[in-house]
This record gives sequence, structure tokens and C-alpha cells, in this order.
Amino acid sequence: MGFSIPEVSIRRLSIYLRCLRQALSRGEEWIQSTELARTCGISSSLVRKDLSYFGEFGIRGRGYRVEKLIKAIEEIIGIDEPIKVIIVGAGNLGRALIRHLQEIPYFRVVGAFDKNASKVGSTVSGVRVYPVAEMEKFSRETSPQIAVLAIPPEGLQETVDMVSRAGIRGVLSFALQGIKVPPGVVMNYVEIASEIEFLSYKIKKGSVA
Amino acid sequence: MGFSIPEVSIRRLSIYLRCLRQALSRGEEWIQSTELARTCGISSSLVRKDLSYFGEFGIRGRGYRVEKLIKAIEEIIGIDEPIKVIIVGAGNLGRALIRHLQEIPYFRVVGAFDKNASKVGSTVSGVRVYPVAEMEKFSRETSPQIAVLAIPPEGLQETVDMVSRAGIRGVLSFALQGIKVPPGVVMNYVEIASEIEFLSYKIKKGSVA
DNA sequence: TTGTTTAAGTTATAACTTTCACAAAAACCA
DNA sequence: TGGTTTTTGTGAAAGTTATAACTTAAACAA
Repeated sequence: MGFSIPEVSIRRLSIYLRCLRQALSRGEEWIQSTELARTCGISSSLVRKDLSYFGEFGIRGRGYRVEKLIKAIEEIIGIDEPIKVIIVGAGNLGRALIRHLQEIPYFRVVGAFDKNASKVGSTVSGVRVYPVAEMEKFSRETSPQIAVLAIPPEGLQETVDMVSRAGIRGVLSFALQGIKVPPGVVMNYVEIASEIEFLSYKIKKGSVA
Repeated sequence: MGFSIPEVSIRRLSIYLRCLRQALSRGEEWIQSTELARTCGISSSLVRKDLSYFGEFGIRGRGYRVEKLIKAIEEIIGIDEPIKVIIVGAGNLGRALIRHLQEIPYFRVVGAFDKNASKVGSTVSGVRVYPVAEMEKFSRETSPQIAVLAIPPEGLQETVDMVSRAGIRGVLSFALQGIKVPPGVVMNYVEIASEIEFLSYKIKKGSVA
């Protein structure tokens, strides 16, 4: 029983969720693993295996009830209740992220933080920018679950430590930097440059072959 | 010899590159696999294995010459020459991406595109916004290698097809959508919502255990 | 030289992930 | 009601990736 669910399986839940929502919006009540697999670009056995890590959601001979499966996955992921997010760094990327995330119904961007006094006090999509020094106080009052860091790599360690002290346990960073992640904190990176570099390699390799 | 290099290994090259650049900026001339592994949070045997897919870059008993290894990885990835990038979608995210990528020396954001006439003609960080209809003409003249799509999922298929027709073979999308990727095109997704969802699962699970 | 140390490169093993193939269960039909 | 069809859920096999262990080469000191 003491086995762990592969991280890739967890990540694929998000993909399934998107495909399922689309199916729901098309008015489909039932979906089969083969159909879900096709729309997600994944094999049907993998879809079934991934879901089996979390329980039994389908009916044999019938498929999955779209609405029920969406609810189930949302609960597994933990987005059945809106997730409170803060943005650290109110530069170009930070402000774009605020607007972007505010449009997603199950996220609430509850605040933004910047060390630059000129940005503090401004509002982006109804989200107020606070000085970083107020993060701990803010966190005690509002209890955000996740911090999205849109800051340069230089200040990353300091910021992660601060976020951790404020009791936030999930951190998404747009700067990739080898730092010491405080215990109890889960850190995740999205480095746009790396993604483009990966593409660069692939297209370069493709043109040679 | 017809084995393929794991995608994860290619992706890790970008991580190594960042750590190596840091080491270089600290004035370090040589680096060992153990040290590179430590700063990247990867095991040393994996570092050596990853590099071995591409050649022999080190000296036994000594380590890797930092500068030489950086050059080697840059060439493997294909960023020894600046990469020309276009941004499609000049909304909040698109404009932030222009500014973000313009700061990276080995990327050149050569143009942006938007279907909204009100955005066409404007300039962001010295990058001009063109109407999407001009993409093919622009591409013939400028030959960008990669398109970054900061557009909503609804228009994704259409845009990918257009980008493909313009001869661009690498596409990075910020919207995740099950679409048909044209032959010869390499597509890569960065879905911020999915990354936060993954964190949500992890912190939820951590707090239960 | 020659022996010793160090660390890359490589092979072998272990761990993990995906696919395959089939049993079990629900639905449907005659 | 019983047989047939369908599709899930799952255990085993295959394939892939990571780690550990080992071999080789370079550097250095005596």
C-alpha cells in the first residue's frame, strides 16, 4: 500500500480536467477512456491507470460521467474550493500574471507584493500591491495557499524564505535558480527561456535529420 | 546506434547552463560533476550521463572547463546564434513576454502579432505589433524560428496552422488545448494554471500526511 | 619514471512508467 | 432470464530513466 503516485500522473489530471470541461461544454454527458485519451493525446490505458491511482470513477461498459469525473478530479487536486494565490513581484510579468490568473474561476489572487515603493499601493485587476514587509501580516489575516514569484533570480532565495516564514507552502517560480527550499515547502519552476531552448534543440535536430 | 536521447536530458541541459553561467560569473574556471549536480539539485551520475549523450566534454581527474562546457551546451541547444522569436497575441501576457524575452541576450523578439486592430502599430520594448495577416510576409523576410503564443485557447488551432504555414517550426503555447499539430512543427505547452494545480495537490497531500 | 589520487565516462542494476492483455462488471437485447 | 456487447479496472510485461558501481584517463608528487 505504501506506494507513491507518479508525479506525471498528477500532472496529467490537469490535462484531463481541461478536456473534460470541454466535453461538458459540448454537452457530452458520458465519456470513454478512449475518447478522453484521444482528445488529450494520451493512450487510453494510461488514462485508466492514472485514474485508478485515485479511485474508481467509471462504470464498466459505459464510461465516465463527465460532470462527476470533473468534480472528482477537482477534489483530488484541491480546487473544489477556490485557491488563494499571491503574486510576488509586480513588474511586467507579475502584473500580467495577476490579470491572467484572475480570469480563472477557481483561483483568487488575493494580493500582490513588491519591494519597489513606487509600485506599492497600486491596483491591478482589483488586486492591491503591498510592500513585501507586510507579507507575514497579510498571510496571517488572509491565509493564501500559493505564492507565484515573478522576480529576478537574484532575490529568489530571500523571497522563498520569506514566503515560507509567512506560512505559504506552495511556490511557483518563473526564475530558475539553485536554491535551498525550506522544509515543508513545495517548489515548482516555469522557466520560459528553458522551454524555448528545448524547442530550439528539437527544431535544430529535426532539420538535420 | 539508433537510440534516442531522453527529452528530460535535453531539458536538463538548460538547467546545467544556468548553473554553469553562475559558476562562470563567480570566476570559477573548472567545475566537477558533483558540484554541478549539487547546485542543480541533480545526482552527479545523472549529470555525467546526460552530458555523455552529446559527447565528451570533461577531463578525467580534473572536471569540466566551465567556459568550454557552456559553449558546448549552447551549441547543442542551438543558442550559439541568437534565436529569432515572434510573439502572437499582444495582450497582457504577450506584452510581458516581449519585455521578459528581450532581456535574454540569446533571444531576439523580432515582432509581435495581434488580430486586434487597436494593438497593431504599437511598440513594446522596441518590438512592433503587426496584424496577424502579415505573418507570412513577415516570416519570409525575417525568418523567425520560434513563435510564442499568448492567446486564448479558442484561437489556438487556427493560429498554429497559420504559424506553420509561415514556416515556423517551434511553437510555445500558454494555452493548453487538444489540437492537431501540423507535421514538422514541434509544440510545447506552459500552462500556469496546471502548475498551480500541481502545487495545490502537493500541499494538500502534504498536510494530510 | 612510477605510484597515487581524482573525477570523467561507462556498464550494470534498480526504480519507475507505460503498454498490453484480460478479467470483471455493468448495460442492453432478444 | 441468459447471452452478448461494451468498457472499466488491473496485474504482468515491456520499455524507459535514474542510480550505483566500476573502469579509464589525466594530473601530480615523490
